[in-house]
Amino acid sequence: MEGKELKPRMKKGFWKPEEDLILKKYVETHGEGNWTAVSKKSGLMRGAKSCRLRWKNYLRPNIKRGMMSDDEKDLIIRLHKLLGNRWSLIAGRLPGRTDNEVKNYWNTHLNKRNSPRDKTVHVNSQTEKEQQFLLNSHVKQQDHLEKQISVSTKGGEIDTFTIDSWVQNLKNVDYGINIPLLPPEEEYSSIFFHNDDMFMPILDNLVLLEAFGTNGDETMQESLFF
DNA sequence: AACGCTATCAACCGCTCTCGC
DNA sequence: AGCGAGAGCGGTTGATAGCGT
Repeated sequence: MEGKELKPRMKKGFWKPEEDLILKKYVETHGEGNWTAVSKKSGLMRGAKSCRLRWKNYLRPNIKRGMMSDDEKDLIIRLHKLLGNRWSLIAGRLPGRTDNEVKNYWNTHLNKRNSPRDKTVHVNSQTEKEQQFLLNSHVKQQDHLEKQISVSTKGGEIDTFTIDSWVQNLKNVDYGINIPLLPPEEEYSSIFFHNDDMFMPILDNLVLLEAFGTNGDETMQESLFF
């Protein structure tokens, strides 16, 4: 007991607006990272982890709050099918959404739909389109590279790209699943694929490539089958 | 109005990973 | 190679709002 330095008791529970303000100002001044220092020097009686979490999930700029759009829901379902519970990876594909938010959303809204009983029904009732997707997922990536994508410009012309060039583009930019798919709005009025099912496995492969460092081995193929 | 139940989600906890020494 | 500190991740908890009875 004697001579032992007591650690200051850290505060827990919900953050107050004034605490948010202190943390926000501190990070804006000193930058992100070194959360131990933030915890000690900001004056907040909060642990480093707590500060990091609060900043990452609520205070950092460009955080999107509120309802998930249908596109976001679809993307979560799709990515979860590919990646499993790798929430940070999934959240990385949803601009402005955090891993915690995606995880919560999955557990409260989507997981119910995918409960074991529902899953059986889903598999048994696969539509032709879904089956085609699964089938395509097994085709080697290079088989797709010869296929073409058509994009209509605002001037009414139709541009055709090889998927190879699209994949190259996706590799060069830090591809988000829903953003680089679309060309710049000012250039194109609409986009359509000859067969978008055919295109999607490439996207899946890219996600898998990033997540697991591979995209075509048996392990990955198995993961596509629930 | 009061109570109990359920859904939601912010926050915590424990573990793993990464990096510097 | 081994160790420790800091950061990150995913699972879980708990407060509370909302709803039904």
